[in-house]
Amino acid sequence: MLQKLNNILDKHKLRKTHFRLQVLELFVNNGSRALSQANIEEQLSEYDRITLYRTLKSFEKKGVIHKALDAGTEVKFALCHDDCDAHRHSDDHPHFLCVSCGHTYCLDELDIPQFNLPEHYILKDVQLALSGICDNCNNTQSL
Amino acid sequence: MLQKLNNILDKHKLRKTHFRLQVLELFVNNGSRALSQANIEEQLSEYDRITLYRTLKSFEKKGVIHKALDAGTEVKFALCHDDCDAHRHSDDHPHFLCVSCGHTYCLDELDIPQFNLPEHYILKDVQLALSGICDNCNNTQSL
DNA sequence: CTGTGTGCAAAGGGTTTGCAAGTAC
DNA sequence: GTACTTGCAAACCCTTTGCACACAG
Repeated sequence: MLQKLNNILDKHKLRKTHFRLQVLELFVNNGSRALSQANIEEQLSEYDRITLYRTLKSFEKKGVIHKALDAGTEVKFALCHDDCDAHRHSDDHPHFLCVSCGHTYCLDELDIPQFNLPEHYILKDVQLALSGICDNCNNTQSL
Repeated sequence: MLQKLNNILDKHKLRKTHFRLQVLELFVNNGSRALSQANIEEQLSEYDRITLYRTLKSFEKKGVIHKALDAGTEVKFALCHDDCDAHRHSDDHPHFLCVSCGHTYCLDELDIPQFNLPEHYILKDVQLALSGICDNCNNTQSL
């Protein structure tokens, strides 16, 4: 695990400090789920909030994580996939908020449909925030 | 104009104060465009910011205006159409942010397409924020 | 007259900045 | 050794709350 974390930081030209490894580990452990700053703080035993702000900012700037805007009001962050880099819009995919468990999932594979805009409008970007029940909560409920 | 503004406030059971008429007039004058609190403050000669917060909150609660979430980070508000009332999700339509002029437009008529979610996900709600160039900016550029 | 709205002051919460000490490379 | 990172304190928003006075109905 430590090797994996080190690789990620190396790849994005970030110094491998104790705190960064801690935060990065949380993201890796949480798989495809996006984390709010509150989520992260819950999982850290001891931390300085200001340093966490700066850590998230540097991770985002270097393309390690991206903002995952969902249907809620909280800002969340999720790990970028291997093909993300800081110069691409890595947060350009839809996100799904489960209203039952509160988790946010990245939907990288989802096709973004065409829209019929009013005449003379030029569409450049689409931000999609879906919400509902995730597979995990759906299965639990139906048992 | 004053008559029109009075009617709107009457209809939503809001007392007709000087300040509310001032703010409401801005929304009516701005047509289909959404306004941020900063936009509103720019256009008011003199105002108390706290009162403005409370005014917007009461307008929203009574269904005079709705939050218009767009692709940007600022919260904006737009006039509800005549068929909006406080008990319906009047902000449930997509919004379009023009990256050229910064204006946000309500797209009430836009069809919301179907999505192919991963298996066992249940979709309950779709929030769409589009961005690009609006008709007005598009025409200006091409002259 | 009664209840609501307004304006000021103060408090609250989240985020950013400044700076000295510590750490990666 | 040098440049970057951390942690603390303080500053900075933006927003909400409390309260006395003003005003609409």
